Amino acid sequence: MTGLLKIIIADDHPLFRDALASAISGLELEVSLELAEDFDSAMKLLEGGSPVDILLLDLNMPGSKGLSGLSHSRSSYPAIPVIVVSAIDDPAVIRRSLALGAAGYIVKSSSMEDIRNSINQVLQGEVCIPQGIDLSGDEDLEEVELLKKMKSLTPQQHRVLGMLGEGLLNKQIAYKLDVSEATVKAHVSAILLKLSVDSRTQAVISLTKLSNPTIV
Amino acid sequence: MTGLLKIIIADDHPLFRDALASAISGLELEVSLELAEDFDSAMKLLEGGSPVDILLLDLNMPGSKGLSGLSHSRSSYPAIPVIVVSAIDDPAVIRRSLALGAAGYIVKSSSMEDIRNSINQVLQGEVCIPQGIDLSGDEDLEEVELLKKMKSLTPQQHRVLGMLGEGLLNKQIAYKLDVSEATVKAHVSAILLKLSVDSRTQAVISLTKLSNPTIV
DNA sequence: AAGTTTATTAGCCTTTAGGATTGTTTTACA
DNA sequence: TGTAAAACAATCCTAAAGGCTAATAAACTT
Repeated sequence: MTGLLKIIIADDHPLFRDALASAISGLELEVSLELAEDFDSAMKLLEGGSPVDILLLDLNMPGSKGLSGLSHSRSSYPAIPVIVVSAIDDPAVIRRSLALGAAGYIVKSSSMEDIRNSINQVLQGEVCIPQGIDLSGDEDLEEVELLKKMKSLTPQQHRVLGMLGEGLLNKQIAYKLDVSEATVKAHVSAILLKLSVDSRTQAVISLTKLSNPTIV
Repeated sequence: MTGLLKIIIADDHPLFRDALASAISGLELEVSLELAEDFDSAMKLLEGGSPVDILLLDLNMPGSKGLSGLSHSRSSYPAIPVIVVSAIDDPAVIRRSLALGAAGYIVKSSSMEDIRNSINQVLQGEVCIPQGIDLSGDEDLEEVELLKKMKSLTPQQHRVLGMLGEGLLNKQIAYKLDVSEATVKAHVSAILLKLSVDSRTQAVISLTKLSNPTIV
């Protein structure tokens, strides 16, 4: 089991994807690396059957705005540890990520050394958080409620919500998911119900509230 | 002219509104202070006729998401200097604010002393920016384009866009603005055209892109 | 084995959105 | 004061959205 580790990097920025890859190459471990530049590709890699040891997931990629991708990954593959990788160092975002089940968080300003340490931590079952970040702080009740609602979405509903966040029409979502428009409507209705809103626009607003640092 | 200064504080957080007010009281100047806790009230104070020397404008208030309020104020009252007040210290946001014509930017973590200095600077016709913030950095072409589009909106269109950003229906917007739904539709159509999008949801997505730090 | 959740599709209905056009009334500005 | 822009409004039309009910099937749970 300690032989070959499988690590997936999902990041749409080529530069940073490579930086992560080379950081991992620096580990004294045998690693099978797989890269994805959009969320769907990453999910397909997860489906592959063979156990994945770590998914390094960028917060903002095509197909996944904000924390919805993390949420989706966690609900579809709860066994796979996800380390969120992002330029955002807002404690609130980090807290939300951990609340959604992330195994760790790496800010993009980290050094190679820090990144390697973080990955090692997670491989040993620990949770890694960026250094020098104070995670305590006032929990926003409204935010917690919203998180609960998001977590109650089914995987497919997460995907649909993500596409709503891209401004797609039901018809376009149906095409992308290869289902009928009626199905998409059913999903959207379910999403609106679960998020306690009454239009797709409001659902998108909720989504962006979660994925962005709180604006005070 | 150097007698009585008129300063308007627009911030929906009572605590910070008071903090700003007391910071201004600390200036050795005769100041007429007026307070507003939502964007519409602030605009009404501007209409008052008597010249306003400074508007201290919070970035996120009821009735104005992100930079739309600033944009609106600038287009309606180009002569009134606006200092943006926000918790956000992202250089990109500061750059956008200045690009939209802000006379300065104050981060909410500033000391009383810094705030007073900033206000004095603007009163002398200078532009104030937070200390220790590097404003250089890569200009995002897409971002600049979006800014141009936003600036091309008329004041009323700005208001409507802001309400779209709250997830309101045309009917609700019509009620709030006391116009007919047909008029709101006309405004929405004009907004979609100017922003080069084809649904209100996409317009809201564009709006949030501007008001939030770039997610990398 | 029975029940639950999820995903899928369909049809029907109402409301909302949004384009296109035309027109009137303010408002701003030279 | 003439001109232009902006705001407001109405009408007609099509498309999209969303609620509701109902049914089927696979996957998971107990």
